[in-house]
Amino acid sequence: MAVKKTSKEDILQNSIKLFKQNGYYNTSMANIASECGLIKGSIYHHFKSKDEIGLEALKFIHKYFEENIFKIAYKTNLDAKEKIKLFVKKTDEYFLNSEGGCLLGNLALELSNENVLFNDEIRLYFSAWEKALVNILKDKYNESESLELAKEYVALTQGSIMMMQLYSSTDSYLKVGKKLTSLL
Amino acid sequence: MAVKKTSKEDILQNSIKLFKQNGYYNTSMANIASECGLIKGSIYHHFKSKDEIGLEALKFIHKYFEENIFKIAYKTNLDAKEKIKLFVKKTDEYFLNSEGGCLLGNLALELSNENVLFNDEIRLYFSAWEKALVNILKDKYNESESLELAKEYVALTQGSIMMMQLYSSTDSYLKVGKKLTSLL
DNA sequence: GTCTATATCAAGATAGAC
DNA sequence: GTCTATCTTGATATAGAC
Repeated sequence: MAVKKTSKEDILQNSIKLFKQNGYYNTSMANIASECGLIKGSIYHHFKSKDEIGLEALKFIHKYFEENIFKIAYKTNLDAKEKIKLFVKKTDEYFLNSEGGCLLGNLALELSNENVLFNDEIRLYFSAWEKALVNILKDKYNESESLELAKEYVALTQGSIMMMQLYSSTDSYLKVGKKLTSLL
Repeated sequence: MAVKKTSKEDILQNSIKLFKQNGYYNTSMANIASECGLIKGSIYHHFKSKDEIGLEALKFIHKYFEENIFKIAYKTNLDAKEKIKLFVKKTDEYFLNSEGGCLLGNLALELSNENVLFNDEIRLYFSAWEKALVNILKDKYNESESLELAKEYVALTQGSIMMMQLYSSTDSYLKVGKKLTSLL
Protein backbone atom coordinates (compact mmCIF):
# COMPACT_ATOMS: atom_id res chain seq x y z
CA MET A 1 0.00 0.00 0.00
CA ALA A 2 1.38 3.36 -1.02
CA VAL A 3 2.14 5.90 1.67
CA LYS A 4 -0.35 8.72 1.40
CA LYS A 5 1.15 12.16 1.25
CA THR A 6 -0.68 14.79 3.18
CA SER A 7 -1.15 18.03 1.31
CA LYS A 8 -1.39 21.50 2.81
CA GLU A 9 -5.01 21.57 1.74
CA ASP A 10 -5.73 18.31 3.59
CA ILE A 11 -4.36 19.85 6.75
CA LEU A 12 -6.31 23.05 6.20
CA GLN A 13 -9.58 21.19 5.68
CA ASN A 14 -9.09 19.15 8.83
CA SER A 15 -8.03 22.22 10.79
CA ILE A 16 -11.10 24.12 9.65
CA LYS A 17 -13.33 21.29 10.78
CA LEU A 18 -11.75 21.23 14.24
CA PHE A 19 -11.56 25.02 14.64
CA LYS A 20 -15.25 25.30 13.80
CA GLN A 21 -16.36 22.53 16.12
CA ASN A 22 -14.05 23.11 19.09
CA GLY A 23 -12.74 26.64 18.76
CA TYR A 24 -9.30 27.91 17.81
CA TYR A 25 -7.49 27.90 21.16
CA ASN A 26 -9.15 24.67 22.17
CA THR A 27 -7.75 22.91 19.10
CA SER A 28 -4.16 21.74 19.49
CA MET A 29 -1.55 20.85 16.91
CA ALA A 30 -1.85 17.29 18.22
CA ASN A 31 -5.61 17.36 17.51
CA ILE A 32 -4.97 18.59 13.98
CA ALA A 33 -2.25 16.03 13.38
CA SER A 34 -4.41 13.22 14.71
CA GLU A 35 -7.26 14.23 12.39
CA CYS A 36 -4.76 13.99 9.51
CA GLY A 37 -3.39 10.63 10.66
CA LEU A 38 -0.08 12.21 11.61
CA ILE A 39 1.73 13.20 14.79
CA LYS A 40 2.07 16.81 15.73
CA GLY A 41 5.70 17.29 14.76
CA SER A 42 4.89 16.40 11.17
CA ILE A 43 2.55 19.34 10.74
CA TYR A 44 5.48 21.73 10.99
CA HIS A 45 6.81 20.42 7.71
CA HIS A 46 3.79 22.09 6.05
CA PHE A 47 3.14 25.11 8.27
CA LYS A 48 5.54 27.03 10.42
CA SER A 49 3.08 27.76 13.22
CA LYS A 50 -0.47 27.27 14.42
CA ASP A 51 -1.22 30.91 13.70
CA GLU A 52 -0.18 30.35 10.09
CA ILE A 53 -2.70 27.50 9.84
CA GLY A 54 -5.37 29.71 11.38
CA LEU A 55 -4.77 32.56 8.98
CA GLU A 56 -4.56 30.26 5.96
CA ALA A 57 -7.81 28.62 7.08
CA LEU A 58 -9.58 31.98 7.11
CA LYS A 59 -8.21 32.84 3.67
CA PHE A 60 -9.18 29.43 2.34
CA ILE A 61 -12.81 29.89 3.36
CA HIS A 62 -12.85 33.50 2.16
CA LYS A 63 -11.63 32.32 -1.23
CA TYR A 64 -14.31 29.64 -1.37
CA PHE A 65 -17.01 32.23 -0.73
CA GLU A 66 -15.57 34.61 -3.32
CA GLU A 67 -15.44 31.95 -6.00
CA ASN A 68 -18.72 30.17 -5.26
CA ILE A 69 -21.06 32.69 -3.67
CA PHE A 70 -20.01 36.34 -3.77
CA LYS A 71 -19.24 36.19 -7.47
CA ILE A 72 -22.87 35.39 -8.21
CA ALA A 73 -23.61 39.04 -7.49
CA TYR A 74 -21.46 40.10 -10.44
CA LYS A 75 -22.77 37.66 -13.05
CA THR A 76 -24.12 39.44 -16.13
CA ASN A 77 -26.40 36.67 -17.38
CA LEU A 78 -28.77 36.73 -14.39
CA ASP A 79 -31.28 39.30 -13.25
CA ALA A 80 -31.42 40.52 -9.65
CA LYS A 81 -34.11 38.09 -8.57
CA GLU A 82 -32.24 35.13 -10.02
CA LYS A 83 -29.01 36.33 -8.41
CA ILE A 84 -30.46 36.60 -4.93
CA LYS A 85 -32.11 33.20 -5.22
CA LEU A 86 -28.87 31.55 -6.27
CA PHE A 87 -26.93 33.50 -3.64
CA VAL A 88 -29.23 32.25 -0.89
CA LYS A 89 -29.21 28.71 -2.27
CA LYS A 90 -25.42 28.52 -2.27
CA THR A 91 -25.13 30.16 1.15
CA ASP A 92 -27.61 27.67 2.59
CA GLU A 93 -25.80 24.78 0.96
CA TYR A 94 -22.65 25.82 2.76
CA PHE A 95 -23.98 26.60 6.22
CA LEU A 96 -26.54 23.80 6.44
CA ASN A 97 -23.69 21.36 5.86
CA SER A 98 -21.16 23.17 8.00
CA GLU A 99 -20.89 21.53 11.40
CA GLY A 100 -19.70 24.31 13.67
CA GLY A 101 -21.20 27.23 11.77
CA CYS A 102 -19.14 30.03 10.24
CA LEU A 103 -15.45 29.93 11.17
CA LEU A 104 -14.98 33.60 10.36
CA GLY A 105 -17.88 34.55 12.63
CA ASN A 106 -16.73 32.19 15.37
CA LEU A 107 -13.25 33.64 15.38
CA ALA A 108 -14.58 37.20 15.25
CA LEU A 109 -15.98 36.51 18.71
CA GLU A 110 -13.33 34.18 20.10
CA LEU A 111 -10.26 36.23 19.27
CA SER A 112 -9.16 39.29 21.19
CA ASN A 113 -9.02 42.54 19.29
CA GLU A 114 -5.25 42.49 19.49
CA ASN A 115 -5.07 39.72 16.92
CA VAL A 116 -4.73 42.16 14.04
CA LEU A 117 -3.90 39.76 11.20
CA PHE A 118 -6.88 37.51 11.88
CA ASN A 119 -9.28 40.38 12.37
CA ASP A 120 -8.19 42.08 9.15
CA GLU A 121 -8.94 38.92 7.21
CA ILE A 122 -12.31 38.50 8.93
CA ARG A 123 -13.24 42.10 8.12
CA LEU A 124 -12.29 41.60 4.47
CA TYR A 125 -14.57 38.57 4.30
CA PHE A 126 -17.59 40.30 5.79
CA SER A 127 -17.03 43.44 3.75
CA ALA A 128 -16.91 41.38 0.55
CA TRP A 129 -20.12 39.65 1.60
CA GLU A 130 -21.87 42.98 2.20
CA LYS A 131 -20.54 44.43 -1.03
CA ALA A 132 -21.88 41.49 -3.02
CA LEU A 133 -25.32 41.87 -1.49
CA VAL A 134 -25.27 45.60 -2.18
CA ASN A 135 -24.51 44.90 -5.82
CA ILE A 136 -27.63 42.76 -6.09
CA LEU A 137 -29.92 44.96 -4.00
CA LYS A 138 -29.07 48.18 -5.81
CA ASP A 139 -31.16 46.91 -8.70
CA LYS A 140 -34.22 47.92 -6.69
CA TYR A 141 -32.90 50.07 -3.82
CA ASN A 142 -30.68 53.12 -3.72
CA GLU A 143 -27.09 52.98 -2.53
CA SER A 144 -27.63 53.73 1.16
CA GLU A 145 -30.74 51.55 1.43
CA SER A 146 -28.86 48.69 -0.20
CA LEU A 147 -25.93 49.03 2.15
CA GLU A 148 -28.17 49.13 5.20
CA LEU A 149 -30.09 46.07 4.05
CA ALA A 150 -26.90 44.21 3.20
CA LYS A 151 -25.38 44.89 6.62
CA GLU A 152 -28.59 43.86 8.30
CA TYR A 153 -28.74 40.55 6.43
CA VAL A 154 -25.14 39.65 7.05
CA ALA A 155 -25.65 40.31 10.77
CA LEU A 156 -28.94 38.42 10.80
CA THR A 157 -27.35 35.48 9.02
CA GLN A 158 -24.53 35.31 11.54
CA GLY A 159 -26.89 35.59 14.50
CA SER A 160 -29.10 32.90 13.01
CA ILE A 161 -26.14 30.60 12.50
CA MET A 162 -25.31 31.13 16.18
CA MET A 163 -28.83 30.09 17.17
CA MET A 164 -28.81 27.19 14.70
CA GLN A 165 -25.69 25.84 16.39
CA LEU A 166 -26.93 26.47 19.90
CA TYR A 167 -30.33 24.84 19.45
CA SER A 168 -29.36 22.38 16.71
CA SER A 169 -32.31 23.61 14.69
CA THR A 170 -32.32 25.01 11.17
CA ASP A 171 -35.77 26.55 11.54
CA SER A 172 -34.97 30.23 12.12
CA TYR A 173 -31.94 30.16 9.88
CA LEU A 174 -33.99 29.14 6.86
CA LYS A 175 -36.33 32.11 7.31
CA VAL A 176 -33.45 34.53 6.76
CA GLY A 177 -32.90 33.38 3.20
CA LYS A 178 -36.60 33.58 2.44
CA LYS A 179 -36.79 37.10 3.83
CA LEU A 180 -33.77 38.19 1.83
CA THR A 181 -35.18 36.68 -1.35
CA SER A 182 -38.47 38.49 -0.84
CA LEU A 183 -36.66 41.84 -0.91
CA LEU A 184 -36.45 41.62 -4.70
CA MET B 1 -3.74 50.12 55.07
CA ALA B 2 -6.18 47.31 55.47
CA VAL B 3 -5.69 44.22 53.35
CA LYS B 4 -8.43 44.11 50.77
CA LYS B 5 -10.37 40.90 50.67
CA THR B 6 -11.33 39.69 47.27
CA SER B 7 -14.90 38.50 47.00
CA LYS B 8 -16.23 35.85 44.68
CA GLU B 9 -18.09 38.59 42.83
CA ASP B 10 -14.88 40.58 42.31
CA ILE B 11 -13.33 37.54 40.70
CA LEU B 12 -16.40 36.90 38.59
CA GLN B 13 -16.50 40.49 37.34
CA ASN B 14 -12.84 40.41 36.39
CA SER B 15 -13.20 37.00 34.78
CA ILE B 16 -16.18 38.16 32.73
CA LYS B 17 -14.17 41.12 31.47
CA LEU B 18 -11.30 38.89 30.38
CA PHE B 19 -13.48 36.13 28.92
CA LYS B 20 -15.34 38.69 26.84
CA GLN B 21 -12.24 40.44 25.56
CA ASN B 22 -9.90 37.50 25.07
CA GLY B 23 -12.09 34.41 24.94
CA TYR B 24 -12.55 31.61 27.45
CA TYR B 25 -9.71 29.26 26.55
CA ASN B 26 -7.35 32.15 25.91
CA THR B 27 -7.88 33.46 29.44
CA SER B 28 -5.77 31.68 32.06
CA MET B 29 -6.19 31.43 35.81
CA ALA B 30 -3.02 33.54 36.02
CA ASN B 31 -4.66 36.23 33.86
CA ILE B 32 -7.72 36.24 36.12
CA ALA B 33 -5.63 36.34 39.27
CA SER B 34 -3.49 39.16 37.92
CA GLU B 35 -6.59 41.20 37.09
CA CYS B 36 -7.67 40.73 40.72
CA GLY B 37 -4.23 41.60 42.10
CA LEU B 38 -3.65 38.02 43.19
CA ILE B 39 -1.61 35.03 42.05
CA LYS B 40 -3.28 32.08 40.45
CA GLY B 41 -3.13 29.73 43.41
CA SER B 42 -5.25 32.12 45.46
CA ILE B 43 -8.18 31.88 43.10
CA TYR B 44 -8.72 28.27 44.10
CA HIS B 45 -9.72 29.41 47.58
CA HIS B 46 -12.86 30.89 45.96
CA PHE B 47 -13.53 28.54 43.04
CA LYS B 48 -12.61 24.92 42.64
CA SER B 49 -11.91 25.10 38.92
CA LYS B 50 -11.80 27.36 35.89
CA ASP B 51 -14.94 25.70 34.55
CA GLU B 52 -16.74 26.65 37.75
CA ILE B 53 -15.78 30.28 37.19
CA GLY B 54 -16.98 30.08 33.60
CA LEU B 55 -20.34 28.61 34.53
CA GLU B 56 -20.83 31.06 37.42
CA ALA B 57 -19.93 33.91 35.05
CA LEU B 58 -22.67 32.85 32.64
CA LYS B 59 -25.19 32.57 35.47
CA PHE B 60 -24.14 35.94 36.86
CA ILE B 61 -24.83 37.68 33.55
CA HIS B 62 -28.04 35.74 33.00
CA LYS B 63 -29.24 36.90 36.45
CA TYR B 64 -28.36 40.50 35.62
CA PHE B 65 -30.45 40.34 32.44
CA GLU B 66 -33.37 38.70 34.24
CA GLU B 67 -33.42 41.34 36.96
CA ASN B 68 -32.71 44.41 34.87
CA ILE B 69 -33.98 43.75 31.37
CA PHE B 70 -36.14 40.66 30.87
CA LYS B 71 -38.39 41.54 33.82
CA ILE B 72 -39.44 44.74 32.06
CA ALA B 73 -41.58 42.54 29.83
CA TYR B 74 -43.67 41.44 32.79
CA LYS B 75 -44.24 44.84 34.42
CA THR B 76 -47.93 45.60 34.81
CA ASN B 77 -47.64 49.38 35.01
CA LEU B 78 -46.34 49.87 31.46
CA ASP B 79 -48.01 49.42 28.09
CA ALA B 80 -46.38 47.45 25.31
CA LYS B 81 -44.86 50.49 23.61
CA GLU B 82 -43.33 51.70 26.86
CA LYS B 83 -42.04 48.22 27.64
CA ILE B 84 -40.27 47.77 24.33
CA LYS B 85 -38.71 51.23 24.56
CA LEU B 86 -37.36 50.56 28.04
CA PHE B 87 -36.27 47.06 27.03
CA VAL B 88 -34.25 48.46 24.13
CA LYS B 89 -32.84 51.28 26.27
CA LYS B 90 -31.57 48.90 28.94
CA THR B 91 -30.21 46.43 26.38
CA ASP B 92 -28.33 49.23 24.64
CA GLU B 93 -26.98 50.53 27.92
CA TYR B 94 -25.50 47.12 28.58
CA PHE B 95 -24.02 46.27 25.20
CA LEU B 96 -22.80 49.73 24.27
CA ASN B 97 -20.73 49.69 27.45
CA SER B 98 -19.68 46.06 27.17
CA GLU B 99 -16.18 45.78 25.78
CA GLY B 100 -16.11 42.35 24.20
CA GLY B 101 -19.79 42.05 23.35
CA CYS B 102 -22.07 39.38 24.77
CA LEU B 103 -20.27 36.68 26.74
CA LEU B 104 -23.11 34.22 26.30
CA GLY B 105 -23.03 34.72 22.53
CA ASN B 106 -19.26 34.56 22.42
CA LEU B 107 -19.17 31.28 24.29
CA ALA B 108 -22.01 29.85 22.20
CA LEU B 109 -19.59 30.03 19.27
CA GLU B 110 -16.29 29.33 21.04
CA LEU B 111 -17.30 26.22 22.95
CA SER B 112 -17.69 22.79 21.43
CA ASN B 113 -21.12 21.20 21.57
CA GLU B 114 -19.81 18.68 24.06
CA ASN B 115 -19.68 21.29 26.79
CA VAL B 116 -23.17 20.48 27.99
CA LEU B 117 -23.29 22.51 31.21
CA PHE B 118 -22.22 25.72 29.52
CA ASN B 119 -24.51 25.24 26.55
CA ASP B 120 -27.53 24.51 28.75
CA GLU B 121 -26.99 27.79 30.60
CA ILE B 122 -26.53 29.70 27.35
CA ARG B 123 -29.74 28.22 25.94
CA LEU B 124 -31.65 29.18 29.09
CA TYR B 125 -30.44 32.77 28.68
CA PHE B 126 -31.47 33.09 25.06
CA SER B 127 -34.78 31.34 25.64
CA ALA B 128 -35.57 33.76 28.48
CA TRP B 129 -34.68 36.67 26.21
CA GLU B 130 -36.99 35.39 23.47
CA LYS B 131 -39.78 34.68 25.93
CA ALA B 132 -39.59 38.22 27.31
CA LEU B 133 -39.83 39.70 23.83
CA VAL B 134 -42.75 37.42 22.99
CA ASN B 135 -44.56 38.66 26.09
CA ILE B 136 -44.27 42.24 24.86
CA LEU B 137 -44.99 41.56 21.19
CA LYS B 138 -48.10 39.48 21.79
CA ASP B 139 -49.86 42.71 22.65
CA LYS B 140 -50.07 43.34 18.92
CA TYR B 141 -49.13 40.05 17.25
CA ASN B 142 -50.41 36.52 17.65
CA GLU B 143 -48.39 33.85 19.40
CA SER B 144 -46.54 32.42 16.42
CA GLU B 145 -45.85 35.82 14.86
CA SER B 146 -44.51 37.07 18.19
CA LEU B 147 -42.22 34.08 18.60
CA GLU B 148 -40.89 34.42 15.09
CA LEU B 149 -40.23 38.13 15.54
CA ALA B 150 -38.61 37.55 18.94
CA LYS B 151 -36.26 34.90 17.57
CA GLU B 152 -35.39 37.13 14.66
CA TYR B 153 -34.53 40.08 16.89
CA VAL B 154 -32.42 38.09 19.29
CA ALA B 155 -30.45 36.68 16.36
CA LEU B 156 -30.17 40.09 14.73
CA THR B 157 -28.98 41.63 17.98
CA GLN B 158 -26.28 38.98 18.37
CA GLY B 159 -25.15 39.33 14.78
CA SER B 160 -25.04 43.09 15.14
CA ILE B 161 -22.98 42.84 18.32
CA MET B 162 -20.57 40.66 16.36
CA MET B 163 -20.25 43.34 13.68
CA MET B 164 -20.02 46.11 16.28
CA GLN B 165 -17.04 44.35 17.82
CA LEU B 166 -15.43 43.51 14.51
CA TYR B 167 -15.68 47.00 13.02
CA SER B 168 -15.64 48.97 16.29
CA SER B 169 -18.73 50.81 15.12
CA THR B 170 -22.08 51.12 16.87
CA ASP B 171 -23.87 52.23 13.72
CA SER B 172 -25.66 49.06 12.60
CA TYR B 173 -26.25 47.88 16.14
CA LEU B 174 -28.28 50.97 17.00
CA LYS B 175 -30.63 50.39 14.07
CA VAL B 176 -31.74 47.07 15.55
CA GLY B 177 -33.27 48.72 18.59
CA LYS B 178 -35.03 51.29 16.47
CA LYS B 179 -36.47 48.60 14.24
CA LEU B 180 -37.64 46.58 17.19
CA THR B 181 -39.26 49.61 18.77
CA SER B 182 -41.10 50.42 15.56
CA LEU B 183 -42.82 47.02 15.67
CA LEU B 184 -45.22 48.34 18.30
C1' DG C 1 7.28 13.53 4.21
C1' DT C 2 6.88 11.32 8.55
C1' DC C 3 8.85 9.68 12.41
C1' DT C 4 11.23 9.70 17.43
C1' DA C 5 12.80 12.48 20.75
C1' DT C 6 13.18 16.48 23.15
C1' DA C 7 13.32 21.45 24.53
C1' DT C 8 10.72 24.99 26.57
C1' DC C 9 7.00 27.01 28.40
C1' DA C 10 2.47 27.75 30.34
C1' DA C 11 -1.63 25.68 31.72
C1' DG C 12 -4.80 23.89 35.67
C1' DA C 13 -4.56 22.44 40.12
C1' DT C 14 -2.92 21.25 45.14
C1' DA C 15 -0.32 21.47 49.81
C1' DG C 16 0.96 23.84 53.39
C1' DA C 17 3.24 28.12 55.62
C1' DC C 18 1.87 32.58 57.20
C1' DG D 1 -7.38 34.90 52.51
C1' DT D 2 -3.09 35.09 50.23
C1' DC D 3 1.27 33.53 49.68
C1' DT D 4 5.37 30.24 48.08
C1' DA D 5 6.35 26.16 46.11
C1' DT D 6 5.42 22.35 43.49
C1' DC D 7 3.06 18.64 40.72
C1' DT D 8 1.37 17.12 36.42
C1' DT D 9 -0.10 17.71 32.11
C1' DG D 10 -0.32 19.39 27.68
C1' DA D 11 0.83 23.15 24.66
C1' DT D 12 3.92 25.05 20.68
C1' DA D 13 7.90 24.20 18.46
C1' DT D 14 12.61 22.21 16.84
C1' DA D 15 16.43 18.71 15.55
C1' DG D 16 17.70 15.05 13.30
C1' DA D 17 17.09 9.91 11.97
C1' DC D 18 14.75 7.21 8.46
